[in-house]
Amino acid sequence: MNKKQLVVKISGALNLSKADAERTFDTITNTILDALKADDSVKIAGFGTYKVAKRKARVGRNPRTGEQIQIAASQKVKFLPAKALKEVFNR
Amino acid sequence: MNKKQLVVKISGALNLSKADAERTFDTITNTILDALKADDSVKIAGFGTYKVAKRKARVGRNPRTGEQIQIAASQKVKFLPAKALKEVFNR
DNA sequence: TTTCTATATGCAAATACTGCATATCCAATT
DNA sequence: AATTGGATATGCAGTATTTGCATATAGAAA
Repeated sequence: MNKKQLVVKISGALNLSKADAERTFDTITNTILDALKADDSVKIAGFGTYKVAKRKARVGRNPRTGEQIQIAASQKVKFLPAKALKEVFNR
Repeated sequence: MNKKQLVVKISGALNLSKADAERTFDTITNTILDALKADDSVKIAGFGTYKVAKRKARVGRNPRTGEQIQIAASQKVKFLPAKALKEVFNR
């Protein structure tokens, strides 16, 4: 399912126009993003937690050439599913 | 930031009541969940992809006793940040 | 108040990560 | 509706990182 299809579903479920549904969805993702940018985590009970994980610099390898390369430290958004979400997929 | 605070922000940004904002948010997460339950992935351009990852059974360990235990195969919801999302946190 | 979640622990195995080319897939514009 | 530019998936090798177990506690959320 892509964003377009998701927006159609939301628009149906909430009785909104597609444009409004998309605007709503974007507002929510942007709100989450803003919090993450501010180095805050976003905890959604029953769904999961978004947080920014810091990765240290390390030595990697180009699998094509076998050559060692230096990989810079980076940050990545992580999503940790809540207990309830895990259970949905494991019973 | 927790769900309550997120709902307040959404309600402000979209000029909705808190109850409506929460209902909207829940509808969206449920829509995503339904797709995942149907073993579909959910791709949000510019944000990321939710998918269900299957994990194999393996041998684990009770950290308290050191005893080996068998861990069953399981499934987990994974979120893969989109390129744009990664760049936000690495520049 | 009562339920949910994070944290901490040791350790084996699974998985992620890297560059890059190709193939596929989307989104937006015409 | 079709085209196209951009984004993403895949595969690869080897190492680094994560995962997940049991369980109690602390802290936060409903």
